[in-house]
Amino acid sequence: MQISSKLPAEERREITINAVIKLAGLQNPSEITTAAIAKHMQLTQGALFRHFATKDDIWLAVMEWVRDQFTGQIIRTEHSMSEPLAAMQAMFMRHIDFVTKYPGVPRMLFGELQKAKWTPAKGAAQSLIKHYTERLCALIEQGKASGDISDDIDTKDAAVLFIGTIQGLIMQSILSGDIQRIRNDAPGVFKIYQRGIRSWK
Amino acid sequence: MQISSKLPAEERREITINAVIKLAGLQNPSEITTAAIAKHMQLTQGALFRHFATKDDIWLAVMEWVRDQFTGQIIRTEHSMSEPLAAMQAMFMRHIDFVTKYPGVPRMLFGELQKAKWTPAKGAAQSLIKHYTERLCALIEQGKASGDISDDIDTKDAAVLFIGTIQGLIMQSILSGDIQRIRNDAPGVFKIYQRGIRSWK
DNA sequence: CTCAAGTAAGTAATCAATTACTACCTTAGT
DNA sequence: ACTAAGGTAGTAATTGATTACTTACTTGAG
Repeated sequence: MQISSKLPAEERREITINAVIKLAGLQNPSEITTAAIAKHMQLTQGALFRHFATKDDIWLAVMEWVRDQFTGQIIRTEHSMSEPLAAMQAMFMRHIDFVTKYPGVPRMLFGELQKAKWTPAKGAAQSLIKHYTERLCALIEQGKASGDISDDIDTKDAAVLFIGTIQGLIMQSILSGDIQRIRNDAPGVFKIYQRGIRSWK
Repeated sequence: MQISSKLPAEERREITINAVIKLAGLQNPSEITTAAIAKHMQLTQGALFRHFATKDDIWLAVMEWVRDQFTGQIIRTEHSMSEPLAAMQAMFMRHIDFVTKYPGVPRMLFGELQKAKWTPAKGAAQSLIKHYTERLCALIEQGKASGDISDDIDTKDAAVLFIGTIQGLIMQSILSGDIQRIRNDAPGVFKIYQRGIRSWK
Protein backbone atom coordinates (compact mmCIF):
# COMPACT_ATOMS: atom_id res chain seq x y z
CA MET A 1 0.00 0.00 0.00
CA GLN A 2 1.25 3.41 -0.95
CA ILE A 3 1.48 5.86 1.90
CA SER A 4 0.91 9.59 1.84
CA SER A 5 4.01 11.68 1.39
CA LYS A 6 5.29 12.79 4.75
CA LEU A 7 4.84 16.40 5.67
CA PRO A 8 6.12 18.52 8.56
CA ALA A 9 3.75 18.83 11.49
CA GLU A 10 2.78 22.47 11.03
CA GLU A 11 1.83 21.89 7.42
CA ARG A 12 -0.31 18.91 8.35
CA ARG A 13 -2.15 21.00 10.92
CA GLU A 14 -2.97 23.57 8.28
CA ILE A 15 -4.17 20.92 5.88
CA THR A 16 -6.31 19.44 8.64
CA ILE A 17 -7.95 22.77 9.42
CA ASN A 18 -8.63 23.22 5.73
CA ALA A 19 -10.19 19.78 5.46
CA VAL A 20 -12.50 20.39 8.42
CA ILE A 21 -13.70 23.71 7.04
CA LYS A 22 -14.34 22.13 3.67
CA LEU A 23 -16.23 19.20 5.18
CA ALA A 24 -18.28 21.54 7.37
CA GLY A 25 -19.55 23.11 4.18
CA LEU A 26 -20.83 19.78 2.97
CA GLN A 27 -22.37 18.25 6.09
CA ASN A 28 -23.50 18.85 9.64
CA PRO A 29 -20.30 19.83 11.49
CA SER A 30 -21.23 17.84 14.59
CA GLU A 31 -21.33 14.69 12.46
CA ILE A 32 -17.81 15.10 11.10
CA THR A 33 -15.72 12.18 12.35
CA THR A 34 -11.98 11.97 12.64
CA ALA A 35 -12.15 9.18 10.07
CA ALA A 36 -13.91 11.49 7.60
CA ILE A 37 -11.34 14.22 8.14
CA ALA A 38 -8.47 11.79 7.60
CA LYS A 39 -10.06 10.33 4.50
CA HIS A 40 -10.57 13.76 3.03
CA MET A 41 -6.86 14.54 3.38
CA GLN A 42 -5.73 11.11 2.18
CA LEU A 43 -4.43 10.05 5.55
CA THR A 44 -5.22 7.26 7.96
CA GLN A 45 -7.33 8.15 10.93
CA GLY A 46 -4.69 7.34 13.53
CA ALA A 47 -2.19 9.68 11.89
CA LEU A 48 -4.31 12.68 12.84
CA PHE A 49 -3.43 12.09 16.46
CA ARG A 50 0.26 12.67 15.71
CA HIS A 51 -0.68 16.34 15.30
CA PHE A 52 -3.65 16.83 17.58
CA ALA A 53 -4.02 15.43 21.08
CA THR A 54 -7.81 15.08 20.87
CA LYS A 55 -10.67 15.86 18.54
CA ASP A 56 -11.53 18.88 20.69
CA ASP A 57 -8.02 20.06 19.96
CA ILE A 58 -8.77 19.92 16.23
CA TRP A 59 -11.90 21.98 16.74
CA LEU A 60 -10.02 24.52 18.79
CA ALA A 61 -7.42 24.92 16.04
CA VAL A 62 -10.18 25.41 13.48
CA MET A 63 -11.95 28.01 15.62
CA GLU A 64 -8.72 29.89 16.15
CA TRP A 65 -8.11 29.94 12.43
CA VAL A 66 -11.63 31.26 11.89
CA ARG A 67 -11.18 33.88 14.59
CA ASP A 68 -7.93 35.14 13.08
CA GLN A 69 -9.12 35.16 9.48
CA PHE A 70 -12.54 36.63 10.13
CA THR A 71 -11.59 39.24 12.68
CA GLY A 72 -8.62 40.29 10.59
CA GLN A 73 -10.69 40.81 7.47
CA ILE A 74 -13.49 42.62 9.28
CA ILE A 75 -11.16 44.97 11.15
CA ARG A 76 -9.29 45.80 7.97
CA THR A 77 -12.56 46.52 6.18
CA GLU A 78 -13.77 48.71 9.01
CA HIS A 79 -10.63 50.82 8.91
CA SER A 80 -10.81 51.26 5.15
CA MET A 81 -13.90 53.45 5.53
CA SER A 82 -14.26 56.74 7.29
CA GLU A 83 -18.05 57.13 7.41
CA PRO A 84 -19.66 54.80 10.00
CA LEU A 85 -22.60 53.77 7.82
CA ALA A 86 -20.35 53.09 4.85
CA ALA A 87 -18.04 51.07 7.09
CA MET A 88 -20.98 49.01 8.31
CA GLN A 89 -22.13 48.32 4.79
CA ALA A 90 -18.63 47.26 3.78
CA MET A 91 -18.37 45.01 6.84
CA PHE A 92 -21.72 43.50 6.02
CA MET A 93 -20.60 42.62 2.53
CA ARG A 94 -17.23 41.36 3.73
CA HIS A 95 -19.06 39.16 6.21
CA ILE A 96 -21.27 37.79 3.44
CA ASP A 97 -18.20 37.20 1.30
CA PHE A 98 -16.61 35.25 4.09
CA VAL A 99 -19.56 32.95 4.71
CA THR A 100 -20.08 32.26 1.02
CA LYS A 101 -16.39 31.41 0.71
CA TYR A 102 -16.52 29.23 3.82
CA PRO A 103 -20.13 28.04 4.17
CA GLY A 104 -19.18 25.62 6.91
CA VAL A 105 -18.04 28.37 9.26
CA PRO A 106 -21.41 29.73 10.41
CA ARG A 107 -22.65 26.17 10.86
CA MET A 108 -19.68 25.34 13.04
CA LEU A 109 -20.03 28.49 15.08
CA PHE A 110 -23.71 28.02 15.74
CA GLY A 111 -23.30 24.33 16.43
CA GLU A 112 -20.49 24.97 18.85
CA LEU A 113 -22.46 27.61 20.74
CA GLN A 114 -25.33 25.18 21.24
CA LYS A 115 -23.25 22.70 23.16
CA ALA A 116 -24.17 22.38 26.80
CA LYS A 117 -20.74 21.88 28.32
CA TRP A 118 -17.89 24.29 27.85
CA THR A 119 -15.17 23.40 25.38
CA PRO A 120 -12.14 25.42 24.30
CA ALA A 121 -13.70 25.74 20.84
CA LYS A 122 -16.92 27.08 22.34
CA GLY A 123 -14.93 29.65 24.28
CA ALA A 124 -13.21 30.79 21.09
CA ALA A 125 -16.57 31.06 19.31
CA GLN A 126 -18.06 33.12 22.13
CA SER A 127 -15.16 35.55 22.26
CA LEU A 128 -15.27 35.95 18.48
CA ILE A 129 -18.88 37.10 18.52
CA LYS A 130 -18.40 39.16 21.64
CA HIS A 131 -15.51 41.01 20.02
CA TYR A 132 -17.50 41.50 16.82
CA THR A 133 -20.45 42.93 18.74
CA GLU A 134 -18.16 45.37 20.53
CA ARG A 135 -16.71 46.66 17.27
CA LEU A 136 -20.22 47.14 15.91
CA CYS A 137 -21.37 49.00 19.00
CA ALA A 138 -18.40 51.36 18.71
CA LEU A 139 -19.25 52.07 15.07
CA ILE A 140 -22.90 52.69 15.88
CA GLU A 141 -21.96 55.11 18.63
CA GLN A 142 -19.74 56.92 16.12
CA GLY A 143 -22.66 57.07 13.73
CA LYS A 144 -24.87 58.56 16.40
CA ALA A 145 -22.22 61.17 17.21
CA SER A 146 -21.89 62.16 13.57
CA GLY A 147 -25.65 62.32 13.14
CA ASP A 148 -25.84 59.54 10.57
CA ILE A 149 -27.56 57.11 12.92
CA SER A 150 -30.67 57.97 14.88
CA ASP A 151 -30.34 58.64 18.59
CA ASP A 152 -33.71 56.96 19.13
CA ILE A 153 -32.41 53.46 18.69
CA ASP A 154 -30.54 51.38 21.22
CA THR A 155 -26.93 50.70 20.27
CA LYS A 156 -26.89 47.13 21.51
CA ASP A 157 -30.17 46.36 19.77
CA ALA A 158 -28.79 47.69 16.51
CA ALA A 159 -25.68 45.52 16.84
CA VAL A 160 -27.76 42.43 17.63
CA LEU A 161 -29.92 43.12 14.59
CA PHE A 162 -26.87 43.58 12.35
CA ILE A 163 -25.64 40.10 13.20
CA GLY A 164 -29.16 38.68 13.17
CA THR A 165 -29.70 40.04 9.70
CA ILE A 166 -26.79 38.00 8.42
CA GLN A 167 -27.94 35.05 10.49
CA GLY A 168 -31.29 35.20 8.77
CA LEU A 169 -29.68 35.24 5.33
CA ILE A 170 -27.61 32.22 6.27
CA MET A 171 -30.68 30.34 7.48
CA GLN A 172 -32.46 31.13 4.26
CA SER A 173 -29.53 29.83 2.26
CA ILE A 174 -29.47 26.61 4.26
CA LEU A 175 -33.17 26.23 3.50
CA SER A 176 -32.72 26.77 -0.21
CA GLY A 177 -29.55 24.70 -0.29
CA ASP A 178 -27.79 27.35 -2.33
CA ILE A 179 -25.33 29.38 -0.29
CA GLN A 180 -24.41 31.60 -3.21
CA ARG A 181 -27.91 33.03 -3.37
CA ILE A 182 -27.31 35.18 -0.31
CA ARG A 183 -24.95 37.36 -2.36
CA ASN A 184 -28.00 38.46 -4.33
CA ASP A 185 -30.27 38.90 -1.33
CA ALA A 186 -27.73 40.65 0.89
CA PRO A 187 -27.87 44.18 -0.57
CA GLY A 188 -31.68 44.37 -0.36
CA VAL A 189 -31.72 43.12 3.19
CA PHE A 190 -28.99 45.50 4.27
CA LYS A 191 -30.93 48.35 2.73
CA ILE A 192 -33.83 47.64 5.08
CA TYR A 193 -31.47 47.48 8.03
CA GLN A 194 -29.93 50.80 7.06
CA ARG A 195 -33.37 52.42 6.77
CA GLY A 196 -34.02 51.14 10.27
CA ILE A 197 -31.08 52.81 11.94
CA ARG A 198 -30.25 55.92 9.95
CA SER A 199 -31.57 59.29 10.96
CA TRP A 200 -34.06 61.09 8.73
CA LYS A 201 -33.46 64.76 8.46
CA MET B 1 -37.87 -3.74 40.69
CA GLN B 2 -40.86 -1.49 40.55
CA ILE B 3 -42.04 -0.66 37.09
CA SER B 4 -43.53 2.57 35.83
CA SER B 5 -47.29 2.69 35.76
CA LYS B 6 -48.52 1.66 32.36
CA LEU B 7 -50.04 4.30 30.15
CA PRO B 8 -51.89 4.14 26.85
CA ALA B 9 -49.73 4.55 23.78
CA GLU B 10 -51.03 7.97 22.78
CA GLU B 11 -50.36 9.38 26.21
CA ARG B 12 -46.83 7.98 26.22
CA ARG B 13 -46.15 9.60 22.86
CA GLU B 14 -47.23 12.96 24.23
CA ILE B 15 -45.07 12.54 27.31
CA THR B 16 -42.14 11.61 25.10
CA ILE B 17 -42.57 14.70 22.94
CA ASN B 18 -42.70 16.80 26.08
CA ALA B 19 -39.55 15.21 27.43
CA VAL B 20 -37.63 15.84 24.22
CA ILE B 21 -38.66 19.48 24.11
CA LYS B 22 -37.68 19.94 27.72
CA LEU B 23 -34.32 18.25 27.21
CA ALA B 24 -33.65 20.30 24.08
CA GLY B 25 -33.88 23.39 26.27
CA LEU B 26 -31.12 22.09 28.48
CA GLN B 27 -28.64 20.62 26.04
CA ASN B 28 -27.59 20.34 22.42
CA PRO B 29 -30.54 18.58 20.73
CA SER B 30 -28.30 16.44 18.55
CA GLU B 31 -26.73 14.98 21.69
CA ILE B 32 -30.01 13.83 23.20
CA THR B 33 -29.94 10.03 23.39
CA THR B 34 -32.88 7.69 23.61
CA ALA B 35 -31.52 6.69 27.02
CA ALA B 36 -31.65 10.31 28.19
CA ILE B 37 -35.22 10.71 26.95
CA ALA B 38 -36.28 7.49 28.68
CA LYS B 39 -34.58 8.45 31.93
CA HIS B 40 -36.26 11.84 31.92
CA MET B 41 -39.68 10.20 31.69
CA GLN B 42 -38.86 7.45 34.21
CA LEU B 43 -38.89 4.69 31.65
CA THR B 44 -36.39 2.18 30.37
CA GLN B 45 -34.71 2.93 27.07
CA GLY B 46 -36.15 -0.07 25.27
CA ALA B 47 -39.71 0.82 26.19
CA LEU B 48 -39.53 3.91 23.97
CA PHE B 49 -39.50 1.62 20.97
CA ARG B 50 -42.92 0.27 21.88
CA HIS B 51 -44.26 3.65 20.78
CA PHE B 52 -41.82 4.81 18.14
CA ALA B 53 -40.29 2.66 15.41
CA THR B 54 -37.00 4.58 15.32
CA LYS B 55 -35.35 7.60 16.86
CA ASP B 56 -36.05 9.52 13.66
CA ASP B 57 -39.69 8.74 14.28
CA ILE B 58 -39.46 10.45 17.67
CA TRP B 59 -37.98 13.53 16.06
CA LEU B 60 -40.68 13.60 13.44
CA ALA B 61 -43.39 13.47 16.11
CA VAL B 62 -41.70 16.34 17.95
CA MET B 63 -41.44 18.44 14.80
CA GLU B 64 -45.06 17.83 13.98
CA TRP B 65 -46.05 18.95 17.46
CA VAL B 66 -43.98 22.09 17.02
CA ARG B 67 -45.46 22.75 13.60
CA ASP B 68 -49.02 22.46 14.90
CA GLN B 69 -48.48 24.51 18.05
CA PHE B 70 -46.40 27.23 16.47
CA THR B 71 -48.31 27.68 13.26
CA GLY B 72 -51.60 27.61 15.14
CA GLN B 73 -50.57 30.34 17.54
CA ILE B 74 -49.04 32.53 14.85
CA ILE B 75 -52.03 32.27 12.53
CA ARG B 76 -54.42 33.06 15.35
CA THR B 77 -52.34 36.10 16.29
CA GLU B 78 -52.22 37.31 12.71
CA HIS B 79 -55.99 37.16 12.38
CA SER B 80 -56.54 39.04 15.65
CA MET B 81 -55.17 42.20 14.07
CA SER B 82 -56.49 44.18 11.15
CA GLU B 83 -53.57 46.50 10.42
CA PRO B 84 -50.63 44.68 8.74
CA LEU B 85 -47.90 46.38 10.78
CA ALA B 86 -49.76 45.78 14.02
CA ALA B 87 -50.25 42.15 13.04
CA MET B 88 -46.53 41.79 12.34
CA GLN B 89 -45.63 43.26 15.70
CA ALA B 90 -48.07 40.94 17.44
CA MET B 91 -46.66 37.95 15.54
CA PHE B 92 -43.16 39.01 16.46
CA MET B 93 -44.02 39.07 20.13
CA ARG B 94 -45.95 35.82 19.94
CA HIS B 95 -42.94 34.23 18.31
CA ILE B 96 -40.68 35.54 21.09
CA ASP B 97 -43.16 34.22 23.65
CA PHE B 98 -43.04 30.81 22.03
CA VAL B 99 -39.26 30.49 21.99
CA THR B 100 -38.91 31.68 25.57
CA LYS B 101 -41.51 29.14 26.61
CA TYR B 102 -39.81 26.38 24.60
CA PRO B 103 -36.14 27.38 24.31
CA GLY B 104 -35.26 24.02 22.84
CA VAL B 105 -37.41 24.52 19.77
CA PRO B 106 -35.24 26.96 17.80
CA ARG B 107 -32.19 24.84 18.60
CA MET B 108 -33.92 21.75 17.28
CA LEU B 109 -35.11 23.50 14.15
CA PHE B 110 -31.74 24.93 13.28
CA GLY B 111 -29.96 21.72 14.13
CA GLU B 112 -32.35 19.70 12.01
CA LEU B 113 -31.95 22.01 9.02
CA GLN B 114 -28.17 21.61 9.15
CA LYS B 115 -28.30 17.87 8.58
CA ALA B 116 -26.90 16.76 5.25
CA LYS B 117 -29.26 13.93 4.44
CA TRP B 118 -32.98 14.31 4.29
CA THR B 119 -35.04 13.09 7.25
CA PRO B 120 -38.79 13.33 7.81
CA ALA B 121 -38.11 15.73 10.67
CA LYS B 122 -36.02 17.95 8.40
CA GLY B 123 -38.85 18.02 5.89
CA ALA B 124 -41.29 19.11 8.58
CA ALA B 125 -38.90 21.85 9.71
CA GLN B 126 -38.47 23.12 6.17
CA SER B 127 -42.18 23.26 5.46
CA LEU B 128 -42.77 25.06 8.77
CA ILE B 129 -40.44 27.89 7.84
CA LYS B 130 -41.62 27.96 4.25
CA HIS B 131 -45.21 28.35 5.38
CA TYR B 132 -44.23 31.03 7.88
CA THR B 133 -42.35 32.98 5.22
CA GLU B 134 -45.36 32.84 2.91
CA ARG B 135 -47.67 34.24 5.60
CA LEU B 136 -45.21 37.06 6.21
CA CYS B 137 -44.92 37.88 2.51
CA ALA B 138 -48.69 38.09 2.23
CA LEU B 139 -48.84 40.47 5.18
CA ILE B 140 -46.07 42.65 3.79
CA GLU B 141 -47.86 42.87 0.43
CA GLN B 142 -50.98 43.94 2.30
CA GLY B 143 -48.95 46.59 4.08
CA LYS B 144 -47.63 47.89 0.79
CA ALA B 145 -51.15 48.03 -0.63
CA SER B 146 -52.43 50.00 2.34
CA GLY B 147 -49.47 52.35 2.21
CA ASP B 148 -48.09 51.39 5.62
CA ILE B 149 -45.04 49.64 4.21
CA SER B 150 -42.71 51.25 1.69
CA ASP B 151 -42.88 50.13 -1.90
CA ASP B 152 -39.11 50.53 -2.16
CA ILE B 153 -38.31 47.39 -0.26
CA ASP B 154 -38.40 43.86 -1.54
CA THR B 155 -41.11 41.71 0.02
CA LYS B 156 -39.02 38.57 0.27
CA ASP B 157 -36.10 40.49 1.77
CA ALA B 158 -38.38 41.98 4.40
CA ALA B 159 -39.70 38.52 5.30
CA VAL B 160 -36.18 37.09 5.53
CA LEU B 161 -35.15 39.96 7.77
CA PHE B 162 -38.19 39.47 10.02
CA ILE B 163 -37.17 35.91 10.74
CA GLY B 164 -33.50 36.82 10.87
CA THR B 165 -34.22 39.45 13.48
CA ILE B 166 -35.65 36.82 15.77
CA GLN B 167 -32.81 34.48 14.88
CA GLY B 168 -30.34 37.12 15.99
CA LEU B 169 -32.11 37.57 19.30
CA ILE B 170 -32.03 33.83 19.87
CA MET B 171 -28.32 33.66 19.11
CA GLN B 172 -27.68 36.48 21.53
CA SER B 173 -29.63 34.65 24.23
CA ILE B 174 -27.65 31.47 23.63
CA LEU B 175 -24.48 33.51 24.03
CA SER B 176 -25.61 35.08 27.27
CA GLY B 177 -27.08 31.84 28.53
CA ASP B 178 -30.26 33.61 29.58
CA ILE B 179 -33.15 32.95 27.24
CA GLN B 180 -35.51 35.22 29.16
CA ARG B 181 -33.43 38.29 28.32
CA ILE B 182 -34.72 38.36 24.79
CA ARG B 183 -38.12 39.47 26.11
CA ASN B 184 -36.46 42.72 27.11
CA ASP B 185 -34.47 43.15 23.91
CA ALA B 186 -37.26 42.19 21.51
CA PRO B 187 -39.27 45.45 21.48
CA GLY B 188 -36.21 47.60 20.76
CA VAL B 189 -35.06 45.32 17.97
CA PHE B 190 -38.50 45.17 16.40
CA LYS B 191 -38.65 48.95 16.49
CA ILE B 192 -35.58 49.12 14.26
CA TYR B 193 -37.08 46.57 11.91
CA GLN B 194 -40.30 48.55 11.70
CA ARG B 195 -38.41 51.75 10.92
CA GLY B 196 -36.73 49.81 8.16
CA ILE B 197 -39.87 48.78 6.34
CA ARG B 198 -42.52 51.38 7.05
CA SER B 199 -43.19 54.20 4.64
CA TRP B 200 -42.40 57.78 5.64
CA LYS B 201 -44.95 60.20 4.52
C1' DC C 1 21.27 6.03 11.74
C1' DT C 2 17.64 8.57 13.68
C1' DC C 3 13.36 9.77 14.43
C1' DA C 4 9.34 12.33 12.93
C1' DA C 5 5.47 10.97 10.39
C1' DG C 6 3.17 7.41 8.61
C1' DT C 7 0.33 2.59 8.64
C1' DA C 8 -2.77 -1.01 10.37
C1' DA C 9 -4.99 -3.16 13.75
C1' DG C 10 -6.43 -2.93 17.80
C1' DT C 11 -9.59 -1.12 22.44
C1' DA C 12 -13.21 0.69 25.33
C1' DA C 13 -17.20 3.34 25.31
C1' DT C 14 -21.47 4.74 23.52
C1' DC C 15 -25.64 4.36 21.07
C1' DA C 16 -29.90 2.79 18.61
C1' DA C 17 -32.39 -1.11 18.25
C1' DT C 18 -33.69 -6.05 19.53
C1' DT C 19 -34.87 -9.82 22.32
C1' DA C 20 -36.90 -12.74 25.91
C1' DC C 21 -39.59 -12.39 29.44
C1' DT C 22 -43.32 -10.29 32.78
C1' DA C 23 -47.29 -7.62 34.85
C1' DC C 24 -51.62 -5.69 34.07
C1' DC C 25 -56.03 -4.99 31.78
C1' DT C 26 -59.95 -6.33 28.95
C1' DT C 27 -63.10 -9.58 27.39
C1' DA C 28 -65.64 -13.87 25.97
C1' DG C 29 -67.37 -18.37 27.35
C1' DT C 30 -69.45 -21.10 30.74
C1' DA D 1 -69.42 -14.22 38.76
C1' DC D 2 -65.11 -16.63 37.45
C1' DT D 3 -61.52 -17.57 34.78
C1' DA D 4 -58.61 -18.59 30.78
C1' DA D 5 -56.76 -16.15 26.57
C1' DG D 6 -54.94 -12.37 24.22
C1' DG D 7 -53.16 -7.88 23.75
C1' DT D 8 -50.53 -4.00 25.54
C1' DA D 9 -46.82 -1.75 27.82
C1' DG D 10 -43.33 -2.47 30.71
C1' DT D 11 -38.20 -4.50 32.25
C1' DA D 12 -33.41 -6.02 31.84
C1' DA D 13 -29.97 -7.71 29.17
C1' DT D 14 -27.82 -7.97 24.81
C1' DT D 15 -26.37 -6.93 19.99
C1' DG D 16 -24.00 -4.80 16.21
C1' DA D 17 -22.24 -0.43 14.52
C1' DT D 18 -19.72 3.43 15.18
C1' DT D 19 -16.45 6.41 17.32
C1' DA D 20 -12.40 8.62 19.56
C1' DC D 21 -8.24 7.28 20.82
C1' DT D 22 -4.00 3.85 21.42
C1' DT D 23 -0.39 0.78 20.34
C1' DA D 24 3.13 -1.74 17.77
C1' DC D 25 5.34 -1.68 13.85
C1' DT D 26 7.24 0.65 9.28
C1' DT D 27 9.11 4.08 6.18
C1' DG D 28 12.03 7.51 4.32
C1' DA D 29 14.36 12.19 4.36
C1' DG D 30 18.32 14.56 6.26
